[in-house]
This record gives sequence, structure tokens and C-alpha cells, in this order.
Amino acid sequence: MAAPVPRGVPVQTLRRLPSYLAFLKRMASEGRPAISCTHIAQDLGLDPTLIRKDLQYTGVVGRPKVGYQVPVLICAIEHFLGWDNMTEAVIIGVGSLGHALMGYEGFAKHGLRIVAGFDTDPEKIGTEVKGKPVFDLDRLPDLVERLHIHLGVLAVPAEVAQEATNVMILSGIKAIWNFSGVKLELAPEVLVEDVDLSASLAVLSSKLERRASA
Amino acid sequence: MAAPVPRGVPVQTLRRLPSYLAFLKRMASEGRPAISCTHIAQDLGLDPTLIRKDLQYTGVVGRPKVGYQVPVLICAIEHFLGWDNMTEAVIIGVGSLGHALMGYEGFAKHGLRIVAGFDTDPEKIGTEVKGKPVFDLDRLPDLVERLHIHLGVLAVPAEVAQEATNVMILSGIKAIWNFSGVKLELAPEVLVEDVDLSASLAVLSSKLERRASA
DNA sequence: TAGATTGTTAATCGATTAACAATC
DNA sequence: TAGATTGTTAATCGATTAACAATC
Repeated sequence: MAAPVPRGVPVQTLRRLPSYLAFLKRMASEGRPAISCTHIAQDLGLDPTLIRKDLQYTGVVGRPKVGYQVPVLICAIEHFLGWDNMTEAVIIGVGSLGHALMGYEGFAKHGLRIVAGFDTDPEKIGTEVKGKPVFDLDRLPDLVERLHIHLGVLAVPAEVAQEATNVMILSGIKAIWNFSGVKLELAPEVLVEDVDLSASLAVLSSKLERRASA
Repeated sequence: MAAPVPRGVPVQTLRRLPSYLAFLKRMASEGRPAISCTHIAQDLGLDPTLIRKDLQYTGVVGRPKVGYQVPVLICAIEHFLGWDNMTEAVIIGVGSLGHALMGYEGFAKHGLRIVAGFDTDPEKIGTEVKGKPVFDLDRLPDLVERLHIHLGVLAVPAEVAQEATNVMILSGIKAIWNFSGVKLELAPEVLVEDVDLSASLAVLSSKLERRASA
């Protein structure tokens, strides 16, 4: 939350880059060789200058009058985000959310390969989701070490989130993508990124409130 | 994305309020009658003044030396977000993610009641998830009108997101909580809030990149 | 060439933090 | 009372937008 911005790249820039990427891929599939900031800005409802600034962080240069080369820009963004080489990850908690995340094939495009799930429920242990095994949580330390896993996706119920986190950290996990909705207590060297549904819902709720009463 | 801030409440404030709420509920369950901004700030790693400002939007007043009354503050935040009266919603797309969202019981605490799911897959139509029916998408207009549903949770695959959105809008849905990862094209009077996993993953990926290379 | 677009510097805007008087 | 904490105003900080020269 109050995490220091890594090497000066604004978090907001990082959050926007994937939306540029999606748009650029659409343009690439339509055979567009080059594209200008103005064009991207129009589609996404942003200011062209903002996009130019964001793209500069990736190191690409555009050509006046022409814009940026679409394929070059796609590669540059993917590389900048580290999405061009696969990061292997495990999912902790194979409830319905964990199941959904294990089965989601779109992660491959974001450089994420889920290699296994972990749970404590004997009913789930030994099953497979999209060909990926579900192991007993007890085996996490062993697997993390043998497969050199750095990233864990936390998808357990809120009540056991901290407990599961402790196991992950002891196992050697270096970064946690946290879907549990709980603010986790962690060693300072462990990275976390929270997917905060209640924050998102709060924005929507209050828009709805104000809209309804207007 | 570039949505106007409703009635002057900063989006960032809205996003923080649920985290205050969660902390306050923990304090309430421990029997704390009152709490200061300093205390909240410490737990969440934020500046006390920021919290004081945020809480002022809810209309509560604190007492110097004492702080805020925990139960009063809880009610005020819940009321401010509209979480104290139930909003009924439907889920469009009962794949694994839609299934997970339909089954998630925590939404009740956020004023959200999922009343039904909709899908086009004959295998799913007619089934139930946690006692809630899954209907044919064709029946959406009818149900939305009869039950006065305003909110739709979009959980279909990216390829059909825009198409499903069009159906939702024609049915009379006023607000969309969008889990599809696609930037939707909408009539201007329809509210959207995107749950953007790729933005979240981008932040985590680049932190990991920089950490790994350090 | 003329005009569109980049890259960059300056101005604006909004959000966060600091300072401090008021209060219980 | 003394000290902690609120509410509020001012200062800072960072992110976005505007302006504009350079370039193809």
C-alpha cells in the first residue's frame, strides 16, 4: 500500500501499461504497422501526453508524424513488465475462487504459469484442475524449494489467510498475489499485491447511491 | 476510468473506507468502545491526518483525547457506502469465476445480494449455485424488469464480454461490475467499475522483476 | 513544403502530509 | 491541569495536462 515505487516508475503507469498492450494487440491483429499516442488516447479516454510519458519508461522511441511501431511497442511493454518470460506460481486455496484462477488460461499471456494448487481439504488433495495437480499444503515447502517457485497466489477464505501466508513465507515464497481480502502481516522482504474487491465495490456502490438519489 | 468524482468524494477515499471498516469491526469484536486515527493509521500504515480527512466525508465527529466511537463509525461508513441496505444483483456468466462469485458469502457484508446467475450454456441453465438459480441469458430482460435489478456482475470470457454487455444494457441494467478484463463500450448513463487483474499483476510483476535483478 | 506527431519543459491540479489552534 | 487527539488551514509532493520546439 505505502510501498516505495520501484526505481521511479509510477504505479499508475504500471497499471495503465496492460491496457495499452491489449489495445496494441488488437491493432496488430488488424495489421496496423504503426500507431500514434493520439489514437491510443482516443480509444482509452486518456490524454495523449500521458501515454507518451508512460511509453517512455519502456524505452521505445516513436517517429514524428508516424507514431510507434506496433510490434516493437508490444514487445517493449511485455519485456518491461517481465511478461515475456514465464514466472511459475502456485495457488494456495482451491476453493471456488482458487479453482477459477487455476483454470484461467489468460494468465499465460501475462507471463504467469500456474504449476499447482495447494489445499488442506482431503477431498481436493489429489484432484486436478485443467491438468494441474492439487497437493496437500504440507507439501508446499518441498515443492517451492524443488521447483524454485517465487510467487504464490493466495485464494483462501479470510479466516485462514494469515495462517496460510505464514506457511507460504516459511516455504520460501517471495511474493504474494493476495485475493483473500485480508491485510496480511509479512516479513518486510516479501512482496504483496492486493486484489481488493471491497475497494472496487465501494467505488461502485457509492456511484450507484449518488446516481439513485439524483 | 476518467469518470467524474461523484459529489466531490475522492475515489481514493472511497477505496480506503472498506479497510477502515474491516479494522473497526475487528476492534468492535474485541470490545473496544472508541479508537483514534493514530491507532487506525498505525495498523494500516497510513498517515493519521489522511484518515481524519477520509472519515470526515462520512459525517462522523470524533472527540479530542478519546477518538471516534467504534460502533458509530462502523454504521457511518456502512451507511456512507450504501452497504447498510441490500442491493440485488445478477451475475452474467457462470463459468468458474462466475461460480465463485455466486458462491461468495462475503458480499452480504457489502450490501450485495446475488439473486441469480445467467448463462448461455444449456449444461448450466437450470442448475443452482448455493441455492441460487442459473437462468438462460434470454430471460435476463424479463427478470431484470420484474425484480428491479440495477446491478450486473460481468464474469464472462473476454471474447463475449461486449456482446453480453449489450444484452445487459438492453435489459435495463444500470451499473456493471466488470470482471471480464475488457474495456467495455457503454451508453454514458451506465456506470462501470472494472476489476482489473492485469493492472494488479503488472504492479506485482514489475516489483518481482526489479527485486530479482537487484 | 506543410502538417502531424514526438519528446520535453512548464503549469496545473489534486492528493497527501505538516503545522497548529481548539478541545476534552 | 497536562496531554492526547480532533478539526482545519497551509505546505508539499506527485501526477496529469498544457505549451511548444524539434523532426520526419
